[in-house]
Order: sequence, then structure tokens, then C-alpha cells
Amino acid sequence: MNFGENEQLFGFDPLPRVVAAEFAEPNAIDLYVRQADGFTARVREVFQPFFWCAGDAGLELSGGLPLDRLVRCDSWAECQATRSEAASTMPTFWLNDPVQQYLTQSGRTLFKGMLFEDLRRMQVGLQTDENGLTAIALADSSGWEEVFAVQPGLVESERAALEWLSAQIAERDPDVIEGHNLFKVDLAFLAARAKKLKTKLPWGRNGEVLKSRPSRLQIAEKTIQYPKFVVPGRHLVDTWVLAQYYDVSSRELESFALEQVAQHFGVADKDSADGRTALSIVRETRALAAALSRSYFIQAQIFPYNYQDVIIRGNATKIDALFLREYLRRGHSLPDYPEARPFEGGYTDIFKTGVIPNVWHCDVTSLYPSVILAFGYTPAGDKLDLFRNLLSELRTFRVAAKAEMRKAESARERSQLDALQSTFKILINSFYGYLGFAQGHFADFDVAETVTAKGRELLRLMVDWLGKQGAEVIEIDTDGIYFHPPEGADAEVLQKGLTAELPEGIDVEFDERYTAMFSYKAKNYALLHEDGSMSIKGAALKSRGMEPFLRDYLEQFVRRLLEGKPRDAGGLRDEVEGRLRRGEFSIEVLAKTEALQDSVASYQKKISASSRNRAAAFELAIKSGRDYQAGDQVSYYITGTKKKVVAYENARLASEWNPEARDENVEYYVGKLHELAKKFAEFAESPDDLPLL
DNA sequence: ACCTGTGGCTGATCAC
DNA sequence: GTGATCAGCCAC
Repeated sequence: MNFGENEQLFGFDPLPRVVAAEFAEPNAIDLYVRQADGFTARVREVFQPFFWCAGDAGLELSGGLPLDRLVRCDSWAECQATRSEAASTMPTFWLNDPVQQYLTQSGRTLFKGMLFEDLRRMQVGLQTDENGLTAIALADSSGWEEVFAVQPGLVESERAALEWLSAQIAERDPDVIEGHNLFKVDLAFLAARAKKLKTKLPWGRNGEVLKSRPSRLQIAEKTIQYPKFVVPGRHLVDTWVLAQYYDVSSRELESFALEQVAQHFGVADKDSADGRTALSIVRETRALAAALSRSYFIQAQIFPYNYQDVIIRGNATKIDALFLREYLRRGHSLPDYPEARPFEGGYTDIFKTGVIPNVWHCDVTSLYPSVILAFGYTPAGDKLDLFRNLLSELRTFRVAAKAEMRKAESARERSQLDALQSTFKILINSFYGYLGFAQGHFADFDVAETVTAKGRELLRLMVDWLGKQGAEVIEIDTDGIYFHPPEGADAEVLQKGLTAELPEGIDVEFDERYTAMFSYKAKNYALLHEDGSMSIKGAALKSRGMEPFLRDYLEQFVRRLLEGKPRDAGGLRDEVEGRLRRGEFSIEVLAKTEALQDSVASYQKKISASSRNRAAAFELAIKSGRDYQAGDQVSYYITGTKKKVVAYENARLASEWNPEARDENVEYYVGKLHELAKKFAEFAESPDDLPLL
């Protein structure tokens, strides 16, 4: 199947091998296009900025929706001015990114006709010690690697290193520059050094200098402040940011340091076992970027954004961009923004707690997308029926891509198709979220509510039916059910029976059976798989905000419960307490690590307005004098001798801990252990109890 | 300048 | 002590 031919998804202009698009004052866009000989040519295109409005200026759009005029201007500045003037008297809307405007209007997207392997990716790694920069390493996707050694603190040596770096970029001409912590650490550092040395970093495709401005990233519940660097003609990609996005759904990264993330993905550099080198940094960055950025490469073929921006834009925003492109192409007017309001979500419940042997799980396949398509739910403003068309095409595409993946003969083809199907999956799952997205032109909160209501209804029906068959339902959440099957049950029979109860287009999967389940609270449980491995779910059981020694305790405790050893579980508390009192734990496992959700400045403002309470992590950030920003992590431990202390007055940074003069508050940590053990005591047996004979 | 949604649990702090 | 509130993290 040739997926790229869907013009609503991939854009309607097939111009191939565009590797970047940049705005050129006052009314042009420079396209960087890869030629057959490998050279990247610059093609200048005239471009007319535009905005949507009501009223009677400009071009009339069909369909009778509120934003029914399109005004085109001769320059960006003029368009900006005209638009803000119009905005005082009528509804207007415009895209504040000239590249998005151009791509939306032209139907072009990046990377058409290219494979991920055709992208020229360069990796940068800095090595520093307490004296300053010691080496810069570079690598690229062709396998090339080189290291430039720097004499730390020596100005001329640093200057030579920066010049070498800029020269390599100019010579090797990458489309993408990758680094781990590229924005917040490496580029911030290089830009600061360049400023100090009164030199520029001319990394652009026409020698333009590297620039930055303060920006922020929204990654799930985290807001991360960072300097957004840009360089015309190239894309800057931070694998630390990619790892953050990855973890939103996987929630399995212990740390976001390159070393740990590389280990998680099985791409840790072999040579780095005897010490981290600049070279191991770039090798791991290269492998990590290859593992994490394929989906964004495909997204850049779909959405009207530069590659660098497709990474940091939210999914609902990107779906909105597809609507705008298609409505504009068809000359159709746009609806007003929806009326945003809170609405009820998924059905979550727990019916049974404790350890339950032999547990099955079933869920509805893609619940919300299936509900939307099976019942024909579409947002009110979508006169062109794009919402339904795109969603159903994407679902067909994904099935096809998965089938082709299974038939693929080369590893490269397989990974390409895998990236494709997983990109389709991400998009499919974002459509429901788009319905409840206040900034989506075609969002519809009534429909969002209708979708979740139908989801709740279907889940209730499933729970009731399974109950009638004699199953013991344990825990449910939105689209899935954990249950203890009736005596002698057959999964296939249950699956068929359940599907027959459900409306056409709603399918149920019975995906796994477990040796045992520990059901604790809603969204909090642990599963013992048939192969002996264990998975733990829920903030109460495995939160990263929990001190590691307590998390370890809980993990072992739960494992013992699942293995049917409640007495061993009960005995664990005293073992851990002994180790605490003997000082056997290092500070890393005692300390709490938290990500700051706010900048220090914003925290201080809230404190003086009494709109939030003091917190240890922030108080330490202030005391340290370092410039902490939202998203930064702080590890701290509690000092003192009394069990009950005010945390924010008795906290120290874990990095300041002195193993020669241990001052961690043992009573405090023993107290926390006891508190935790008490919460779970009802599920274990106390070792003091007399054995039952 | 940026933004997909709701539901749920826990610890820390603070007002009462 | 108790309950309310916020922040943080997590499930889906």
C-alpha cells in the first residue's frame, strides 16, 4: 500500500527531498532540497502570508462558518500588523510560524521520498571536568567519528575547538544536529563560551549564526523551561527531550542521564565500561536518536512543520494543523473555537483487594477510536467530515503497515514499517484527545463526553456479563478488566461470548493470564507473569517520588506476597530497619528525587502570595544559588535526629552528603518505613504471630 | 509562547 | 488530630 498518496494526511504536493524550510524576510521561504548528487540546494519560493477572519476583506471562503475570509499580504510584517488591527474588531486566526503557513498553503512537507537513513545526522558530545571543557566529540550517521582535545581553561585552545566544530558542521553539512541535553547543557555552554570569546557560531546552511530564545516544553504533567536554539537550514534534536517523551507512555526510565537511557535501549557503548569518553557520548547519542526519532521523521512527512518543531508540538495541535491545511485547500471556512468545559472521563473501579491467584485480563481494542467510528461520532464544525475520514484511513493504514511489516524481508524495511505503524497508532489515539482540546478549531466537548459515556457503558456491560458467567472481577480501568475466571473457563469461549454482547465494531481481546495479582487500590496493582517476572503499576506502589530504599522494600514485599509467602513479606520490615540502623544504605537510595514543576522564581512568587506551601526541593534549589528551572531534578535527604521533622527545614542536597560524617536522620527514615509497612500490613503476616498448626 | 483528555493515590504543609 | 489543599506521579 502506498500510504504517501493520501493527500489529507501527507499533504497534497509531492515535492520530494525537502530537508528544511526557512523563512526569508520579507516574503520568501527557502527550501533546502537534496539533489541526486547528494548536494543540498537552496530554492527560494515567494510566499504570501495570510490569516483567517470574519467580515468582508480578502477572499471569501465557502461553507458559512464564522471564519469565512482569508486575507493575504505581501510581507510577514504587514500581515502581522493587518491581522492585529483586524483582531480588534472581528474574530481572526493566524499561524504564528511562517514555515507552518507556507507548508500549510503549499501542501508540501519535509522528507518526502526519503528514508530515515537518508537523513544526515551529526552528533555532538562535550566532555568537561572541573577546569572546563576537555574535549568535543563529533560523529555522524555515515559512521564517521572524530574528537578534538581541549586544554581546559586555556582560552586559545577553546577558541580553536569552537572553530573546529563550526568548520566540521560547514564541511559535513548535516540536516540534523543531535545531542543529549543539547539545549539545556551543551548548546547553552557553547553559546556562553562563544560569547565570552567574542566569537560566533556560524552553523546555518548559509553561515547564519546559532540563536536562542527562552522557551518551554510541555511533556505530560511536566513543564520544562529551556533555551530553544535554532539554526537556519538544520534541525536541532535533543535526545534527552526524546527520552522524556518516550517515558510519558513507558514510565520505565530510572534516570534521563545518557548512560542510563542508553543502557535501557541496549545501545550502551562497549568501550565505555572503563570510563566515559567523549566518543562514547556521541556513539550512544547516535544510537539513541536512531531508536527514538524515527516516528518524528515520519511525522515530518505528514505535518506542516519543520522536523525540529514536529518533535516539540503536541499531538492535538498537529491534528489541528491537518484540519487547517485541508480546509484551506478546499476554500472552506473555519468554525469558532469550541466552548471548553470539564467532562467525565473513563470508568475506574476496584472490586477486590489482596492477592488473587490465576487472573486474566481482557480489554476493548482501541476503545475510543472504535467507539468514535462504530457510532459515527463526529465534531459539529467538521463539515468536510475530515475527522472521520482521517481516523478511519489511519486505522486501515495501521493494519496494512503491520501486515507489511510481518512480510518485510530486510531489517531496514521492517523498522521503517514499524515506525510507520507506531506513528499511525499515536495519531489514532490522539483523535479522542483532540475532541476535548480547547485550542482545536474542530474540537467538540459534547462529543468528547459522548465518547467517554459510551466507553463507560460498554465497560459496565462487560463487567456485568463476566460476573454472570461466574468470573470474579477484580479491577477495571477505562477499557480493560482484570478478573479471576470461573471454574473450567475457556478464554476463547468467553471472548466470543463477550464480543457477541457488544455492538458491531467493538472487539475484545483476551491478552494475558497471570499466575497471581496483588490488587491494592484503583490504578495500583502488581502482576506475577507466568514466566516469573513481575510488573507493578501505580503511583502508590512504584512512584519515582518515593525514596529508592522504600521502593525496593515495596517491590520485594509485593513479590513475596505474589509468591504466596506472606510471612516473608511481613518479616521484610525488620530486615530493612536493621540495615537502616547499621548505616548500610547509601545516600542515593535514601534520598528523594523530585522534578521541579515550576521555576524557582515562580515558586517564590507563589510563596509570597501564600498560594502554595513551602517544599524542601525548592528551598534547597534556592539555597544552592544555582539557576534551577522547571523540569530540573533535585535529590535531597532529611537530616536531624527526631522522627518528626519539618522536611523543608531539615533537608540537604544528596550531593552534599558526606559519607565520613553521616547526618541522615535514621529515625525519620525508620519512621517512613514503619508508616509504609503499616499500610500494607493487612496483606502480610507478622513474623511474631505463632505459626498456624 | 506554549498547550490532547480525565481519574486516582500519596506526602507535605497548613489552617482550624 | 483532622481535613483541605497543593504538588507530584502515575494509569489509561
